[in-house]
Amino acid sequence: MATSSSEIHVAVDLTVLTLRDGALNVLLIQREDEPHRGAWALPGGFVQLGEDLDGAAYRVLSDEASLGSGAVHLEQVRTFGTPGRDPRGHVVSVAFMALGADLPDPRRGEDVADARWWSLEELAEVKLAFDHATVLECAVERARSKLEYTTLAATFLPETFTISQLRGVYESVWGATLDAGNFHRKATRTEGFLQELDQYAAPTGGRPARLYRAAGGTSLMPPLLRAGD
Amino acid sequence: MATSSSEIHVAVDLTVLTLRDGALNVLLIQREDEPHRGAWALPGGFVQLGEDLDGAAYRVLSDEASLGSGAVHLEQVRTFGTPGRDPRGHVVSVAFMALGADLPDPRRGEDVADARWWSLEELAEVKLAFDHATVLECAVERARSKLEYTTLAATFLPETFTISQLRGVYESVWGATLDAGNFHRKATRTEGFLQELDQYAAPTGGRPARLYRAAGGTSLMPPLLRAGD
DNA sequence: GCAAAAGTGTTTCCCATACACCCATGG
DNA sequence: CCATGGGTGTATGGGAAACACTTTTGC
Repeated sequence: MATSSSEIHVAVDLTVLTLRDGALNVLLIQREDEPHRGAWALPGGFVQLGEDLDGAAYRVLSDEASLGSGAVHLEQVRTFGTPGRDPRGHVVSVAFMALGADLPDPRRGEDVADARWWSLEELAEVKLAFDHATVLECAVERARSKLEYTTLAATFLPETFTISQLRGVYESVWGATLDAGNFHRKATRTEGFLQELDQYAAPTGGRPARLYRAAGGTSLMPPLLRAGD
Repeated sequence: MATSSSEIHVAVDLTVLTLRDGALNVLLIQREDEPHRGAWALPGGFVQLGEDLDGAAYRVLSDEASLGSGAVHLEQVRTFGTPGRDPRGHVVSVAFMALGADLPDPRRGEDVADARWWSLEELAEVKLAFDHATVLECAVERARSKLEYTTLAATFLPETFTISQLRGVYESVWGATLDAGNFHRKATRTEGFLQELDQYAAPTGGRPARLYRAAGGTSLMPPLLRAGD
């Protein structure tokens, strides 16, 4: 691995987000090696020669977090390259966010002392390695704002889901409460967002909810704006 | 400069945009060296060891385009790193967009055969070097969409400007026509967008227009949405 | 029947649009 | 006086917010 050298190194860092118990959770790994040994950090690693950036991100996801590329939405967020952000030398890191539906507890991967999910509140008390606090904040904000004008919310849910579950995603990610009736109308009327199925979810104490699947669309027009922002 | 090597190299590429004669223009340089010698390309260059990404972008702006950092808004767009995008080896390039007010004709910079502004229409007929067509498209789309929800439009204008000029920016960048009256209301009522001055522009055949200056705000709430999109 | 969740109807209000109209200048 | 662009007023319509109400299940 790179020690302080005369070359710039390229890395990827991943902010893996999922919903657990109605709260946004992020996957952190505990570093086994220096620098920042023992500290919690975003999963990441160096890009190999000839490797695609997305490819490197998927590899890290698999190696360090034991997550397959199956149901994960991967997207570039920003690139961080301030000299000094990594004590080993000049490391330029491409930050990704990865969103997935109810992702499993990670198994410990390579060069990783421990790995687990953290809710964003718990995270307030932890000091992350490198500049990962900034990277994470940037990714979370990107995820929050992308829910407004894209159909990304569905990536936090299983293949088929109810409108309530979808509303739950927005409420969890934005930390707000939305009117169930209005949300239902808006979600179902928005072209290209949802595909109605002829199936119903098992009732949870009330009338069974119709199931939907994500339709092909990616952009939400008109957007679902967060209130008082 | 880097020949095919066993290391990944990091570069920046700049999409410099300005308005000229009511049309969005982009700055291209004609390459003096291989690869793609003679082809038109976005200004760009390798990041030096210990150099900040923004710093590298400003350096390229100054070296290749003879543009100072004065009235230019610089912002990261995306990072391109597919192996093979540069025949010299594995080059990861951080794409920036730079927006400026009525930027001057560039003087030829280092390692540059020629440099000039191109309107986006002219550009349709040119084949750009590397993957710069993709990079440029990505930056232009980012600029277009950022006008909707940020106060970025003012960076295309001088220090003080009239509402009509501001409307002109939107019309040029979006290629649409906006209602003058409604635009005036919306722009002046939006909190944090404009600061009203007690000065008036020289009349251009009608009532003199009041001058405004960009206020501190960065985000536009509510956004100025492009129509039928 | 009652509670709970799903889904629809209804009212109200805001805001974007369209466009008429007045204002201030040069010729 | 007219032409031109700046700026305001006003009627209209569509959609968001608030909330009442109906539907469909389990207990």
